[in-house]
Amino acid sequence: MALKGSTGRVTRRRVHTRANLLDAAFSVFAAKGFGHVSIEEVCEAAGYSRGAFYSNFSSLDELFFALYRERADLIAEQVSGALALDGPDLDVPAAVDRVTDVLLLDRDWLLVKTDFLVHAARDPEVARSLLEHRARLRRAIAERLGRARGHTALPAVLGDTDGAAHAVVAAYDGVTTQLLLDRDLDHARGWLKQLLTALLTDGSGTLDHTKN
Amino acid sequence: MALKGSTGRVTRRRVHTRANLLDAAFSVFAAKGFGHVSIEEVCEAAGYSRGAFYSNFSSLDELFFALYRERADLIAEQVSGALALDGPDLDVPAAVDRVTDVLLLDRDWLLVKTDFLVHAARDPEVARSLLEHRARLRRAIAERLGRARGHTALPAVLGDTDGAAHAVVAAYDGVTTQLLLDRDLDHARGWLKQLLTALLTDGSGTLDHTKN
DNA sequence: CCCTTTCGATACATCGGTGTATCCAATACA
DNA sequence: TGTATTGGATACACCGATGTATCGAAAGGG
Repeated sequence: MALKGSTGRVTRRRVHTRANLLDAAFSVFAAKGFGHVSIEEVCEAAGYSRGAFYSNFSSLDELFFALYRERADLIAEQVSGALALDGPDLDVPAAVDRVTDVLLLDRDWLLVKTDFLVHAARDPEVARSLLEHRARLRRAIAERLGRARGHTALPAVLGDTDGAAHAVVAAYDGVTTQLLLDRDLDHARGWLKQLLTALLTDGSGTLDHTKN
Repeated sequence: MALKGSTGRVTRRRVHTRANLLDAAFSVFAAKGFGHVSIEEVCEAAGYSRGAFYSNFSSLDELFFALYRERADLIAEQVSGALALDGPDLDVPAAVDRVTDVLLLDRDWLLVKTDFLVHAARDPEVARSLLEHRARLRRAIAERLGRARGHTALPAVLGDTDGAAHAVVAAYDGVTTQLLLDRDLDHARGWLKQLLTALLTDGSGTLDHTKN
């Protein structure tokens, strides 16, 4: 029973161990999956005792949530960065390349992310939070896609930029699923690229799917 | 320690309780998620004691696998059926309607399915099995789509029918993810329909995405 | 209808994880 | 540098779940 009372006099070792716990937890969660992980395992992996844990978190769920939030924000930042790289106008194919590279980088992250999805699917509160996060990302994409209209016209089938953003996210989720199973990162990346370019530019480039 | 020795003299009560255990397990898994479920919970839900469990399965994993396989085969059958409904030729829009109805019916199934995905993602053996299952489904779709060529020409961007089948599965996976979070079945179904028709017919129909 | 085999319930020993309470050490601030 | 305060380790009591061994009951075969 602690968790840094409202009046925090000190902190420095604390943030350090908290970070260590989060890092260790990430590895452990990725390896075993949330739900097959005990507090003790996390502590052991981090080199702390359970006392340290309870001093920083009140439950595994809390830690899991914090962990997800941290990493998700980081990724979102990277994506936004990749989207903003060219000037005021957007070069769609180039942006697709950059975003794709960022998105599919880390298998461990995909595992944790999916664990979190499945967790959120059963907890409306968490689901809300995750939905908002996804909505923010979609808005960023849509806003960015808006600046490309005129140059590279979006195919009409997708509706407005918001519809396109929706489709982009769906494509990403779909590719993620396959990647989790076949572990073929290069293939997934290539495929996502083609899928996105196919969705966002008007019909050029053929899909390669030679796998499984 | 039993599990029906190689020489099975009898069975009838057995199949019954086994089925009951599987059914109960389905509910429990859907509600809590594999990994947060104990053997006892399953037994209690089914109205049996742990003795019955160990007489039919040797571990929770085994039961989970059996459960998944059972339901997945059932769904695959339904999909195949929906695809085969019209004559030798395929009416794409109609087929999309039917398949969409079948696929997104049961939220509980989506939950269990995703749990299984996440489980498979960490176990190469299970992953192989799941990949094969997906490949079979894709082949059925591709084969069926082949019979539509000429009538409704597939957009070139998707490549051959196999590429199209890949895209169909990805779209389904993507929509599933969103549905798990927002629980809006009607919306998901409509969206999947539009997404699929957009993918499989040459540009008509606009995407509606007014949600979250 | 009896008798053999199988199924499933009960009882038991055990283990691993949880949460709390207590204590020592490290650290900020004067 | 001294000291008040916080952070984390250790020890403890407590389940809850696991797996096994044993036993009674049900069901199929003759």
